[in-house]
Amino acid sequence: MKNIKDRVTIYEVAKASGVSLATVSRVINNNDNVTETTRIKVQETIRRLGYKPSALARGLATNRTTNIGIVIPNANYVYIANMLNGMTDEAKDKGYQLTLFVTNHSKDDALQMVEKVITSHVDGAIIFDDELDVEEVNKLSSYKIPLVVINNNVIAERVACINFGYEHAIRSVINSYFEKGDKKMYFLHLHHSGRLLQRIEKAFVDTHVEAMRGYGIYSIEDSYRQTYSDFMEIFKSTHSGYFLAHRDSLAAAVLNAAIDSGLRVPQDVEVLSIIGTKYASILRPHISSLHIDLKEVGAKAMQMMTDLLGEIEMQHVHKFESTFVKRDSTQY
Amino acid sequence: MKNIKDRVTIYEVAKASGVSLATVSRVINNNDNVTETTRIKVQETIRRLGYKPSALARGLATNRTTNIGIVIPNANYVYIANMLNGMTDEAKDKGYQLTLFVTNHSKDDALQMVEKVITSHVDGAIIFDDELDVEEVNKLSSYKIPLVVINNNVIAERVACINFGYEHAIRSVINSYFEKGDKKMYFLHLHHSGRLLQRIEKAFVDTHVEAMRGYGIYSIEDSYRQTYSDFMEIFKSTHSGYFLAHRDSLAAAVLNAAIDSGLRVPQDVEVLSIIGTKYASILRPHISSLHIDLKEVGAKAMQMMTDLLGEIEMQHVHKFESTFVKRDSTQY
DNA sequence: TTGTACGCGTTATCAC
DNA sequence: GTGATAACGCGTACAA
Repeated sequence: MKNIKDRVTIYEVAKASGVSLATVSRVINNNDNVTETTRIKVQETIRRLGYKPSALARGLATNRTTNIGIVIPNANYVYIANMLNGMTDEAKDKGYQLTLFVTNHSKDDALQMVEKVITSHVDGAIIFDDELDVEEVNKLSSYKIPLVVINNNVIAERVACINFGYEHAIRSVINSYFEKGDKKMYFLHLHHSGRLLQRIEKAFVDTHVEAMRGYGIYSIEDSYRQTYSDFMEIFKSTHSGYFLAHRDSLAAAVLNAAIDSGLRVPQDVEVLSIIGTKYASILRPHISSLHIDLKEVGAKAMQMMTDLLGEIEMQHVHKFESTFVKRDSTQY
Repeated sequence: MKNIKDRVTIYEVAKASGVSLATVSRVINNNDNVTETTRIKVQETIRRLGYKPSALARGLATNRTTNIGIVIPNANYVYIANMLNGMTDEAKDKGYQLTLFVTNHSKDDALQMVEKVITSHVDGAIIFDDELDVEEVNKLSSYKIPLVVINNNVIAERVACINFGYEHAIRSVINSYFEKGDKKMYFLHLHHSGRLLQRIEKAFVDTHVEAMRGYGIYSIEDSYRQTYSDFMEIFKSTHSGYFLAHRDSLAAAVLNAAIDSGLRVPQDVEVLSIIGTKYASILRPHISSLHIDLKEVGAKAMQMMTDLLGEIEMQHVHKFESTFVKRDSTQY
């Protein structure tokens, strides 16, 4: 079965130090009912042999890995990287590792990842993925896997939720723009962008309908380059507008296209980035955006997860309300 | 030991379908020596019971997890996110999961992560971390863990390397600038930025020394905001210079500070981003940069890893040569 | 084709 | 304080 037998086991340590493996186990786990002399003796041979406990065997015995699954659509977006950053920081403190399950914005992959999360025996999973519906989340939940679900409301045992409050902010931005501004507003629609953006788009449409205003929707590709060239085309005939884009790089595509078409920002063209990151204030002109600190979100998610795992009393729902940060790409 | 006994095991599936667990195991692993009828029967009860094999137990039995450890300093940089993206794509094809080990640019953490990589029983590890020296890498290697080391030359059994060729490009950029340009060049030095940047800085210094030219070094913080305000200060007294920055956001800090100080880019101030990402061509003015596609690097690294694991013949060293992409932040 | 029995490396429950 | 020994869930020779 194993042609290369090399991993030092607790057994060999026991034999080498002349004790039973039970004692070695006690030493490893800092169980205090061990004589100081034998403890030192064992620790010495552990170091000498270079013994490292196997997380696999330990996990099998304790039914706990110190592993938390992270389900994300993609590792590439800046805001997801920010979130991962918050998670890793928090996880490290508590001694957890993160295992990545990437869905690539595909439903099929997402379903497959659900399977993998279950088999992989993680202690819990944090789900930040719009491909996964309540149904799948419930499936995970039915396997008793503690869950923190970001941006999806699920109520179940051992499930905590983090919600993003974008609707309120977007409505208020739009409504207050109605009072002062006069440009037509356009929403940049993205395929496979998930529920969050859909909800925001709905809020955008609803607000316009309620105010009996006209609006526009542009379908764009999830790519800076493509969006930039699309808008270079659009700005040949359209010379003004207020555009709402999913995130900074797409907002920048519109912005750059506008400027390169000789339009003025924000006099002719205004742009709002919905999920703003630090690039919103690095890019010129500075992009107005809705702000939620995703590193904070990641940290909070991980904290809720460890609370869940530690069965600590906690609020099972947390909401991050976004704030509108006016910068130079909008007038108001 | 376990108060909650709920995971469906191969045993229960066996009993429920009236076969032995060996047969169930064969069905799971698509071992073909199983009658079609029993196979179907077993598959049926597997579905009915919602059985999922335990990767833990399987790993213990086969001595293989389908897990690859990724050691990185940080999950937050765009270029690391890009690399992760390439890795996850490639890993998914081959059925591997990624487990993250983040060192936070700290030597202590890095050493701890080495321990964790060993205990965690990953099938292999990809190391993209400058805190880890040859010594630590060799330690990992001594535990027979297949390794792909990025940006660090290690020669050992089951170790593959990916190297970045920045020195050549940087020398050629500098030397050709000596011919045409006249500004003094400054290197933006970062603490804890690792060997890669140190090597590049050395190349920068050496090239100047060889040409008997003067140069400057600025120590900066690893933060856009701080660097921006530092340079707002600097540009009060200094009104020209050619600055080499670690990555896009730091280059942007210099650039924005220059512009906000009323200096012209690239006439007065020139900036080069060493590790360029897509933001180099989103930011305005477009930032000249040295380019290596880090998604490609990630994919290649993962591919080398799977080759290593599959014991496939391969080149154990691969070099990515960076190319200078002139954009608008430099004159030549 | 199918079943038995053992091993994987560790923890935990007993005794002593 | 320490040592057997039975789990943990699965793969796999070997036997049937």
